[in-house]
Amino acid sequence: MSGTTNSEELAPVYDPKALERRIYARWEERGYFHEEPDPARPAYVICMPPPNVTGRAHLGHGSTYTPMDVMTRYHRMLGDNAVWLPGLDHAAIATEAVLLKEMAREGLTREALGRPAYLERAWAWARTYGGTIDAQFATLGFGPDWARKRFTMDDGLSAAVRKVFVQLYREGLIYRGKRLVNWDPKGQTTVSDAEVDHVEREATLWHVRYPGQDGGEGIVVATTRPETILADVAIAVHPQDERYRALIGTKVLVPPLRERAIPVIADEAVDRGFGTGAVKVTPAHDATDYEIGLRHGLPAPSVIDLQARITDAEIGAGPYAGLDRFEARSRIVEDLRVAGLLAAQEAYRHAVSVSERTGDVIEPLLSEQWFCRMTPLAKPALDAYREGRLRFVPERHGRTYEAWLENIRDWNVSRQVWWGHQIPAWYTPDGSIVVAETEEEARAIALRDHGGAELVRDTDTLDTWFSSGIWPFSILGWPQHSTELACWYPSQVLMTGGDIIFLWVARMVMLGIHFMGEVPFPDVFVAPTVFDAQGRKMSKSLGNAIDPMDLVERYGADAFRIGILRQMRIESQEIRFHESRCDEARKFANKIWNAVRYALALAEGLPAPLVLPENARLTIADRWILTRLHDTIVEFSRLLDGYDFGNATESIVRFFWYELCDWYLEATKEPGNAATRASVLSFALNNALRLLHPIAPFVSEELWLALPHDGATIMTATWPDPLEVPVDRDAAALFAMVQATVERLRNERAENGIADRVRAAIGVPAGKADWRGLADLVLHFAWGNPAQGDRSGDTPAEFLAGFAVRADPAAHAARLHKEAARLRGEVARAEKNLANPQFVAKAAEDVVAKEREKLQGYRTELARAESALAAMKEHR
RNA sequence: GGGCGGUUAGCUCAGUGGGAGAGCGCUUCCUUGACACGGAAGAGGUCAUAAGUUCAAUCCUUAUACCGCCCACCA
Repeated sequence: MSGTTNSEELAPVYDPKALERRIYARWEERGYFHEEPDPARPAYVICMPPPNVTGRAHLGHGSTYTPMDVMTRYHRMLGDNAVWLPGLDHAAIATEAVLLKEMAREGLTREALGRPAYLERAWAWARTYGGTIDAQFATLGFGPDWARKRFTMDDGLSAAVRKVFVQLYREGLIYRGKRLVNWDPKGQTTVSDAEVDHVEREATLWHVRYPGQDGGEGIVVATTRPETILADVAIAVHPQDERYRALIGTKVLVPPLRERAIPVIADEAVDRGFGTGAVKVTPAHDATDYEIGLRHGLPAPSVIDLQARITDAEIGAGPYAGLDRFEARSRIVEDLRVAGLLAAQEAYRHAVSVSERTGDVIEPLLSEQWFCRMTPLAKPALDAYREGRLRFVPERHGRTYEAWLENIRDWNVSRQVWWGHQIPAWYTPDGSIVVAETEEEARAIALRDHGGAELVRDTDTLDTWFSSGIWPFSILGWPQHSTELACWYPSQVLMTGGDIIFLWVARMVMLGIHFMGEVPFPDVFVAPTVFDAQGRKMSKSLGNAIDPMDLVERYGADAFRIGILRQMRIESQEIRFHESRCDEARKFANKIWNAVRYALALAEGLPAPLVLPENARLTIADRWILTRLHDTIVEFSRLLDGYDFGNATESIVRFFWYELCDWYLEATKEPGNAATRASVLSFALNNALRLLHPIAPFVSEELWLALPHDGATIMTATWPDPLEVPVDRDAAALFAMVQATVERLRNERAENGIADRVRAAIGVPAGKADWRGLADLVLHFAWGNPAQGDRSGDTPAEFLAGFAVRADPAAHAARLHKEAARLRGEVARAEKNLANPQFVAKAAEDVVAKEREKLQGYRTELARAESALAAMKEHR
């Protein structure tokens, strides 16, 4: 634990590649990521959103997973029982798509292979590719407790899924029924409402005439889906629509076949203003129509099958049977035209339902499926939000969460894919349903209730989001009463992208409250979506996708992390990702690398870690940087607590680079500051590196170990405590004055083109010996022939104001004129304000006082500038 | 159709009811005991537009325009 200084010298140039791999291996080897539940300490738990088994690291992980790593590392250093729980999702539809494609190349189908062989193959595939993303995460420096990694299809998690299903079924919250569902023909499965995208597309609105059965004109309806005409069971008009009142109750013939007659009915759901004001009713293929059908007791024949082809299995489809839905559409339109039944057609832009996963156009179909009743589950989830037990950052996501839950509909949970949790439901020969956690239990129930143990299992699997919905407790061993479950449920925050608030977050809240009695996390942090620099979505097809692994290769993981964190704005819904930010971050790492090299090379050597000289010996510069360190610790911690990663990163970079390096480190080169510099510099660097560690874990570790330090790794070093950093506001203000003076002198020097480096001695007024340090500091920073000035004054400010650069008089005068003009403007503004009785009467007292002070200051400065100008004239 | 966010320097974005900021880019200068992957100085903005509230508006309110996100069963 002694202050061992690394004897090896750091290389002059920071090379992340060499050190990141080595450091990560050591962390893992020594088990630093691992944590055991400890009720004695505050828990800090983050459940990692399990990436898909098919997944690869992408920039989205940068904005959602980096913050999780940051927060876990931060809280570990705070001394919390901090753990980041990793996992992997079986991603049913995505994985099955990959597998089927792979099998197709071998001429294989799922059915030909059979379920057991297929699942074996799927497992083998999952085992082979499931670890890829973990290695990528490690490359990014992510440190979850790998030993606790869970897969949604693990035995334990699968048992939990079955238990949840069975319990919900027995509580009447899961049921089986024939409903209109979203059928994805390409994926050959149903998908939930939340997995359907609405995409605006150009389409055609056809006006189709349905001739009257009595030989009359009949009625014209507008439709975008002529192929479903075949399954029409009625024409609906608004009950108050005068145009059609006479037709209500009559019958019209379904074109183009004209083999069936259907009634004209009245329903309030019809919008008189749209199209012709008459709508065809096709209950089996449209949600609105389904509702109308229910209200009027209409039949609901299907005319489209699971392959999205026209079928005559339930109703006559004439020559169209067997055609693909889109082919049937054009054929029917053509036949209508020929028959003179196409009254009109117009271009029409509308939203088409598309499967989020496969992109295929969703076919609403009537189908026997499993559903989860949502209203009873949504109520407590809404209450949790409204009562503040669940909070969103940024808050606006809470309002969309609320709106979604208020209008939630039952969740179709069964899928027709094979890769997933097979629904624990069995059917007796007479069709009775038996739901049980195991087959044995199911047989026992069947024997008891149905007089026989002959059972056939439901072939469907559960929606992937069903198993991830119970993730926060299933991974902790539920339903077993584990120590992990006791200590680590609920977790502290869920961090994710906005795209899965409904799919995942809301369901975790509902199921977490239902099964565990409390919300799974009090905070939900929603990261912005990452776009390219032009604001376009990153996609392979656009060719604008950036592989984070490439960025790590070029800039290092730390630079990637800093680069993306720095672009995160808490209220922003997007990040326009600029790779240049990673390059800057690499330069930043190089900068602090060299700052540490400088410290290590100090002739006097560095003392034991975190030991400061006695207070009286501290210089102005020391006091300033320590005060700034104190403030940075407070600010940085506060920003992290508020998930404001952009500003947090900004603040630590600013401190490190623009204050510690540009000013303090330079100040230590001034001889008057040499006595205390080693310990103060070591102290400041040590603290700043610890602040930096959560966001740039590798370089902070390497440099911290190179400096005097306590402990084996920065990962478990304590978080900087502002109370241990001495603060001296007066000294800090004095140093700020020195900075302002230096900046003024540098400006004068640059504008006068003075490049020579004459270091002048400067006198200090009698009795002001303690100003010697200020003068020396100014000279050190701004040496460039400072000679003029009165070198007097009663205050440091006046003394410093006397510094000037010996310059070309004309240039100096021009500068003074410019300065005087600016000051006159400020004086006028302040005077006008103060002369306004309304201002003095109504503005806050401190504002008025401050305004007077400012005015005073401006007047003093102006007077000085004017007298300087006058002096110049006299001089001539 | 409903809801929400954004509009500040060439670019990406902070910020505040009272003296417009950062980084990058640009111009100029500088190898000074860590760093040229560096240091210094500078130019550049009527804070989208209009009205209102206020002693005072880039900031609060309303409207408009443009950009974007989410939700939605008008066929």
